[in-house]
Amino acid sequence: MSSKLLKAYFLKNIDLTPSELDSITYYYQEKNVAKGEFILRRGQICNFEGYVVAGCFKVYVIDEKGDEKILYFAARDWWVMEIDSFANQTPSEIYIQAIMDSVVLVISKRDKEQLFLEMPKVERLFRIMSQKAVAAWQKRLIRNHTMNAEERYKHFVTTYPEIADLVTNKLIASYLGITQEFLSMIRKRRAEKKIPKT
Amino acid sequence: MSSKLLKAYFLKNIDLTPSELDSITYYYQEKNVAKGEFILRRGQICNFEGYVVAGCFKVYVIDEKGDEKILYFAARDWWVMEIDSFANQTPSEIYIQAIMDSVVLVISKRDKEQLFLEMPKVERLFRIMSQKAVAAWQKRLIRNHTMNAEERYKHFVTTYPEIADLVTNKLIASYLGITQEFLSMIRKRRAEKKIPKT
DNA sequence: TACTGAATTTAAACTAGTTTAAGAACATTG
DNA sequence: CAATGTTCTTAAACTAGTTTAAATTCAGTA
Repeated sequence: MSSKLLKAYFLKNIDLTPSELDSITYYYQEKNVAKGEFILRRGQICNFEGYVVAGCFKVYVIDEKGDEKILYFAARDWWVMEIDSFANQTPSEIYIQAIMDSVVLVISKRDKEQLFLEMPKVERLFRIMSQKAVAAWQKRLIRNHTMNAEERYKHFVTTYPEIADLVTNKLIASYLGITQEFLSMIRKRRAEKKIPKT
Repeated sequence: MSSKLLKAYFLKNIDLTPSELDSITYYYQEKNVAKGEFILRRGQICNFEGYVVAGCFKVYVIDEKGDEKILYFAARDWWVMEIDSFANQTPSEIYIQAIMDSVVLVISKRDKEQLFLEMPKVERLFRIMSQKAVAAWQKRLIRNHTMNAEERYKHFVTTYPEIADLVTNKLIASYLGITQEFLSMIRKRRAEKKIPKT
């Protein structure tokens, strides 16, 4: 069952009995998403919160020039949603698209509210998860402000090796906030350094 | 009483009776902080969560070169803390320093946990607040990835005019991720544009 | 296997933003 | 009010990263 992974995730954040875990994951529905399919587009209201079980999504915006800017990748064991749109039912600024065949467990806004009513303890779980997300975004900004492109690339491939293997360099460049051409130069430089004497 | 502002803040996020509000704000203690004083330094564990009533703080890291990089300013009606350090009792990466005489309402970790036990409803309040913070950090990253320095400056002064008035250009430059010299050029350019014919 | 389109690389010309250095304008304090 | 330190500005030389364009490699498909 794919909810096993989700249960393990929840247990990392808060103590729950097996039956509590069952009650919670009961609200989540498995959804298969084919490569290239969008689960959210700009302007839509995000009515789901998703936990990725398999595959990978790209979460991005499109700027005035028409270029896509990747906010993050959501692979196995990551969450995908537009938090502001989901919480406040406002139109989404972002797109979420599967970059390969994927599986997500989703919960609707209505069901999540129902879940909070049924099990107040879950409110704590999501408070803790949100706090962690805040800390993670803050650290991301610090990296952007203190590291240059090569250092950011190094950090990315060492911190998220599985994701780095899954996605193209073009997408990694977008995530890092640089062009794919410049990333290509960085990779060349690094490859040359690594191979010592010929 | 300075808790009036805090109560108004809470009411924006969740419905609470006057007596519930009293019970919550009862846990917060007023603290005066003189200009230049640190309420958190790198390496310390952040044992408070603070709500700014007056004055302004800078929240920043220091990079290897010794330059300070400002994450954000916390003026009246903002929160100051190192969320990761507070939640997980890990050493802080950041500094928090008053840039003018300030007043904060602070709650300790122990008291906050006590408050959650006493009033489970508060857990919801802080879940919602954290979610908003996630959305805000996400939008900040989008701006950094899609706007150039001049656009970011414009956004800053129009979105936070009170803060822009309070802090020096040097600090604004650090917040925007540029040098003060370049900000000076941007300001000159804008001033020239604004004043039409001579 | 050949074809097509996308990802990747390379390289040259370019630009947004940095660095360095120095002077001018402000504050703060003895 | 003179002195000292800090912020702000200016400008020239510089560099990290972009743009443009073309060649190369790769992957999917007829």
